[in-house]
Amino acid sequence: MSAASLFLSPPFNDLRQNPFFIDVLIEKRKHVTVVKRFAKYFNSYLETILDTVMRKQVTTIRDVAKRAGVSVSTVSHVINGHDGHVSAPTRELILAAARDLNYRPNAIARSMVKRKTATVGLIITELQNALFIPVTEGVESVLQTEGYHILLASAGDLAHEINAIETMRAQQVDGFIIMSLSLRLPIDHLLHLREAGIPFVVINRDLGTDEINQIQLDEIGAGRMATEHLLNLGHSNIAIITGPLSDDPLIRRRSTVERYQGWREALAERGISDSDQCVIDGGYTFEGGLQAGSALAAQIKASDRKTAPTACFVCGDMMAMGVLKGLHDAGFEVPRDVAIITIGDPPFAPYTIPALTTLALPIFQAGQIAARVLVDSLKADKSLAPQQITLGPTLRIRESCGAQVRS
Amino acid sequence: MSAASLFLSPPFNDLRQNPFFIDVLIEKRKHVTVVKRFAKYFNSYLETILDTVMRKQVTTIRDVAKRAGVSVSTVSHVINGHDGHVSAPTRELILAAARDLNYRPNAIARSMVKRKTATVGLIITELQNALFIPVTEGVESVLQTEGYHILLASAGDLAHEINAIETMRAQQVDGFIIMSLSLRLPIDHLLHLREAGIPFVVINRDLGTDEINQIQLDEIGAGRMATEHLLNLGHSNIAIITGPLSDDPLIRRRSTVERYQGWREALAERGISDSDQCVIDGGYTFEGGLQAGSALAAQIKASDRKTAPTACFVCGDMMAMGVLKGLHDAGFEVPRDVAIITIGDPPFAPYTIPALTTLALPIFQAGQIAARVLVDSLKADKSLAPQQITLGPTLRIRESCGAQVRS
DNA sequence: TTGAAAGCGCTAACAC
DNA sequence: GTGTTAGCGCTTTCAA
Repeated sequence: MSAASLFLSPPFNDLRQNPFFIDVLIEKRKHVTVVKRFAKYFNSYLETILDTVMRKQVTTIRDVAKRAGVSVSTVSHVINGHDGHVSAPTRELILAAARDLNYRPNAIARSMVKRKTATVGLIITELQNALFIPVTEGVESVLQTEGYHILLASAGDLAHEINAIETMRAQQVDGFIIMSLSLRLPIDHLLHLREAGIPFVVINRDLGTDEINQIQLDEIGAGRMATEHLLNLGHSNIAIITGPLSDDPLIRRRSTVERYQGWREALAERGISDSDQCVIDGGYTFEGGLQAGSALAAQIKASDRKTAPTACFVCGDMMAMGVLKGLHDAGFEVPRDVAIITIGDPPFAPYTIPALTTLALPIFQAGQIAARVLVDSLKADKSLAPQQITLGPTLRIRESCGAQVRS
Repeated sequence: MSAASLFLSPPFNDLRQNPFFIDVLIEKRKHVTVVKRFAKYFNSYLETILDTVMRKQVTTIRDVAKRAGVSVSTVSHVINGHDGHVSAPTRELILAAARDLNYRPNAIARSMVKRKTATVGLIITELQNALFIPVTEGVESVLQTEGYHILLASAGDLAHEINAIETMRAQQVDGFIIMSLSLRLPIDHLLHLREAGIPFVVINRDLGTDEINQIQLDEIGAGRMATEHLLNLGHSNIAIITGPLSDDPLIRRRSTVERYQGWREALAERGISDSDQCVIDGGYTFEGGLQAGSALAAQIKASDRKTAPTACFVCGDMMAMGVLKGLHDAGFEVPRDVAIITIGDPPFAPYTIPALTTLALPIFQAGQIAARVLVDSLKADKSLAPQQITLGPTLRIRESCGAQVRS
């Protein structure tokens, strides 16, 4: 019998490549031949030989069973804490064996059987997005305590998102948390997920349906509150610096549109026409904010006393920081010359000059809640009714709005 | 026993109409025990059985094989692109069948056989750490193109880190990228990993060994360069605002110690005694920086003209922003009264007032390189020699250091 | 209380 | 070129 005639099943594929293999085989050939003929009597011997050859480094449940002198099913029971199935002494025996062998149950083998992986896919549009960190922290904090793992992917556009979802489905994730483009985009792929019975929750996207778990931030409300704060301070000419206002749904963000809308609503409520106000596109970036700040300064200079903006609602915190600098560089002083308020409450907000008054959005909580909702439907065996949760902002008054304006 | 002889309770009446039902039953019947079990425990197991029948919505390789009229191995070959094994018509047939059935190969079943999961564990100390986003982006960008998935965990301390590694090993990750505490801490668990032959790379931690893949940032060099920039501008009284200087290795960060050291070295090289300089602990936070800024202002006021610091090296960018504000609030003007330089180059650096001059650390690249190194050892079948890579800083001159000082 | 064995979905060696 | 089948490590059912 030659090595070539030996049937080698997949795990032993590369045995042939191992020079050691031939040696051992020749040496052990007698046994192998015997095994061929009387396989049923010599199974365990064969296994030992192959074990030796392969220097099997990972210990399996079988190794533990063997060492403890029990069956694998018994080991499985104690590993999984199925108490009452196993006597105390046996359990101890098994635990000791497992410890001795440094046994580490193979989670993916378990997943295979249970058809559950205890991992959830977390899909993010842009890693740089300010929302990302707090949301991820929130998600992580609850998933970790619930024993779920996080498979992370960033997906910059719809195609990537679809692809990430596909890949993760292949990886058999139990569910998804999708925090992505705040845009109105096709959601067929999400609907497919739903059809397939895979739970998921979407954070901060305009879906146009209530058939899907969604955690929303109250952007309109935030826009209103920001504007109202300014109005209450006595301002009546309130400029706005928005994000990209393009009609292209791929560029325009939901938060831009809705914060803008909140501003108009608040103005309208006080009978102020928004068309008289100064509207500047700040592109949602630091740099765009800087430009917008200069533009605002120019605008103020060009206006007469009556119509010049005395306050400005900046739709995003990064922009706001740029605005502060643009205004400063143009020789304006905030809040003396213009009051500034913005939405979002990044860690740096208290440390700008002047410190930014903001509407903080509870994004850490959004992450936690998303994870909570997901875990709930993961643990329920029925599919739950879709949750629609909207989180409101909190006003954090600092320096950039100054005090009451004397009218 | 035929399907037709089964008693089906009302809700399941119409199951008979479902041809799929019959198929499954016949298939299961293959095993005598199943049939017996079925007969004996019919009522109690009905639900389970029906579950199996009805929930069979996921198509497996077997379904595809059946539909294409070929064997599973043939399907496997075409799925895995083992061309040359299969004739073109057969391939088309199979591809069509897969498409029709919306077949999605089960990656974890594949992992099971191949003993490779194509996922790597990414372990982060603190999600809020400024390094986290760029590093993760870097890591993500290369892992994604290499076809690896990311399992994410944050681990705030050593115990959590060990735990995360254990859990991920159970999940059979192929390797690790560990970006954590910049501290000198026990590394037994990392050594164990190494023994187990699991590739991993550590970013920005002081390991005290070169047996491990490490991506380092040249913190000492950054500290020197920052200080030298100030010296070159004509300053000779250069204060430093450090991170926590505690002796406790759990609190003291590597970057603090080394940036501090760089400052001393640069000073020493010009024959300037560092003990004459002003050293303030800024705690590595925005808030600490704010306090430190006030303290620095007080210090300057209290000093005479000769010894008063005219410049300050702030060890971290978040602190630097706080310092700017602290100084501003105390009526100081940067850079006229004090020049400020810092390390790290966060997105907000150009937008502080004044814009921060910084030494940018290539952390995005660090992430990419880490992933690159990991992927290399993942793809090599031999264990590679450990890589020790150190990345240097780049000076980004903005406003906070002003111009040459007239001596 | 314990053990035997089927099988989760897939790969790949070998047979034909 | 295509089919058969063992086995990856585990859980779970049923029998003993």
